[in-house]
Amino acid sequence: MEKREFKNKMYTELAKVTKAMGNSRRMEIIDLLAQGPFSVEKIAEQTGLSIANTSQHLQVLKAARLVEISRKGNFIFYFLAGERVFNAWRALRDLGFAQNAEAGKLLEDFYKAGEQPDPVSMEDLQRKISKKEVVVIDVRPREEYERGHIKNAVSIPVHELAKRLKEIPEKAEIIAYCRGPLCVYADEAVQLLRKKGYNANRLREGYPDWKSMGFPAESSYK
Amino acid sequence: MEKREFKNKMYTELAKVTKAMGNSRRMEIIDLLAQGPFSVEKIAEQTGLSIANTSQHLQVLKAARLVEISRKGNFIFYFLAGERVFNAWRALRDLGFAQNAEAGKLLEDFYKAGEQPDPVSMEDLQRKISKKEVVVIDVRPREEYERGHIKNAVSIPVHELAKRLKEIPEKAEIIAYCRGPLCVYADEAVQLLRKKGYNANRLREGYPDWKSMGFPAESSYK
DNA sequence: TCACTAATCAATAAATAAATTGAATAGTTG
DNA sequence: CAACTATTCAATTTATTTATTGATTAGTGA
Repeated sequence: MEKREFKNKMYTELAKVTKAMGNSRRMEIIDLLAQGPFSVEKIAEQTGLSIANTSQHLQVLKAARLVEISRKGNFIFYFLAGERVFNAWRALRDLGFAQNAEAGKLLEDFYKAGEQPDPVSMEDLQRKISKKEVVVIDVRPREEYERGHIKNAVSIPVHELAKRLKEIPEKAEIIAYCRGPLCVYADEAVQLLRKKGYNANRLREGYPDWKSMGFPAESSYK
Repeated sequence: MEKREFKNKMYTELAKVTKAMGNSRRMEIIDLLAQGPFSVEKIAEQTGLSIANTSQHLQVLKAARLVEISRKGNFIFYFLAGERVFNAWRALRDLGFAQNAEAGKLLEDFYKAGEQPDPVSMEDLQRKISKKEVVVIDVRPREEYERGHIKNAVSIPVHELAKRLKEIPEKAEIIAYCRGPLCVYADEAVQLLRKKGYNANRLREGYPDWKSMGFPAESSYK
């Protein structure tokens, strides 16, 4: 094969994978699937898309081998095809935050709207944990917590938080986390906790980032 | 701003950056610009595109803030807007090699066509260098070598190689490298060297990967 | 086996992207 | 300032992508 032909073919193949990621709906799906497997129905519900549209986007991701499926009863569960998929998503996400002024501003504005100080970084949280200075709460749905969570974190899904405030020590510093930097559960939790007088803050990133960086994690399953 | 609205806007902004990368021509341009600044003319020449087409692709990359420009005399030089751009390109490239069977096969076939054993990894090369077991040659155009190269590598642009064989010690192991895993200069060099009886092989990755991984590099400029 | 359910497919309309051509522009140099 | 040069722009054609609608399929469980 000639040099130019090789290059054309190769870059075309690489672009196929990138194109499959290069759509706002599919980026949101990938971000969601970083938590673990979800059925088409759940994905549609979480993203606000129609079932048919969700299915078509999933076909695109599957054709690009970015996701795989497994059937359980009547449902088909989709999940990311490997760690590289999350790594690429994260590289693109961080590139977006850094290069795209609009994206960076959206994020800052959103954090500011909750009148929060800057979210804590993963390194900060790790330091706080090793000094036993904090209580870490996982505000994602219980199922996602059970699949994997930050070591010693407590599961309090965000919609249960108001009823379970008594479980939270009043003097401790509270760090809430959820799915990722774009997940708003942690913001909602922090807002409520601060209104009740707690010293609360969010982790900037989410569980998949924590795990991917090699920080201590654990799962409820064997 | 409402939760859904925030997410829609945010993923749309992130997708813009990804879409800008998600095109075979623009991926090739980014791969090229990882070597340093190039004029529009040079980029067109290297990629085989028309000037106008090249310019339009560069406008897309510039609008997405993936590249920046600087003027020198009559020429406008384009360069990558930061290390994150290369990181994202690398993540996508490696994702492609791993997930896209066609891309993986193209690459393997291309290496095999030169009847080479497996290319050496960056870690392998680093070990060989520290044991002083190898002669490392940089077969890119001289200008790219001067901007930055693997420490102690010798510059022998691939088209000069045939005339400069006498400079290469016959008993040493030779490792040639160029721009990246898709750059074929190193393959051409290895093919020629092996035909002449040398023990030669290529580095799988290229100089930008080497530098990005923090391995020892140096530049001819101050 | 038959009804049921989750998911996919097919067809369409609307929107967006790519390459080509030729004209226009902004700087530079004599 | 005028000629020149590298690059960009504008207009066009062709191709690709997206969301919607409604029909269809594959598998489950009574």
